[in-house]
Amino acid sequence: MYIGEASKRTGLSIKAIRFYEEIGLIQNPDRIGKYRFYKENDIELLILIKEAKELGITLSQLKDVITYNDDKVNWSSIKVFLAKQRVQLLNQIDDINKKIDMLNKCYDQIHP
Amino acid sequence: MYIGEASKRTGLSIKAIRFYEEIGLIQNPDRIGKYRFYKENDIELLILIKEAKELGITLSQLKDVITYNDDKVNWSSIKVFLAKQRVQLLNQIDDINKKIDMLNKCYDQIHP
DNA sequence: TTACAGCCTCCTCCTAAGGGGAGAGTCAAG
DNA sequence: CTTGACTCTCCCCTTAGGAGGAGGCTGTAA
Repeated sequence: MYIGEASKRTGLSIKAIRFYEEIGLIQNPDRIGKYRFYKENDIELLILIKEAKELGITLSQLKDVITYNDDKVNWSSIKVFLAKQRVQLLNQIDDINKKIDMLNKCYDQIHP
Repeated sequence: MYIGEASKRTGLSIKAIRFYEEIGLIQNPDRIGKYRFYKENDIELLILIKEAKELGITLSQLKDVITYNDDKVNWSSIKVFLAKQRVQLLNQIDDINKKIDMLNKCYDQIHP
């Protein structure tokens, strides 16, 4: 499928998909004539990228973790990364709890 | 005191202090000659801004919440805001918990 | 053949929160 | 008088993740 359909299938904008290619996050797709042509494999990866973004994972983190063997995505290293990411999220909860403490102190210092 | 001392007193950079003035977050300080001159009031506000930033509050949020009566900072509206912000942080914890759920689902969908 | 949707590349712009540095003025001390 | 430490304004640059649009091909359906 061409990029317009890929965009609809994944919910990513056309601009975003081209951007991911530009920064090397996805491999250069095949071309039919001058048009980018995407296959199911490509769509799967784009959907993963979209979901990861919603989890707050940055593109540069993804770039480190999306690797290829013979042009095929190495999904197992992505699984490992997701497990680490879970720990990260738990740490973020701790950080927020610390902020709540700070905020309460800050609140009490303002006394008018 | 001049801006260099204000910077040391607050822990904010000189650039940051001038920037806050530029965006209207703080009022234009008095000048002695061409030099900005800060008083204790100004320092108090700058310290609040610094602490708020550490809590993840953005400058534009602060801009909405820092108001003046006769050139004096309206601290009570800041207190109200901090109370709301506490709720925000609690919501963020919920959001992160949702992300953890999403991440777990995502993890399970990758099965190699 | 022609209309028109879709695609191409390239360029500029945006937010957030300043940082770096140029070039110039100023102030006090030696 | 000069030196050194401060300060001033002005302008460009940064990261992240694209958005918007210009100008120009391409492909296909009537």
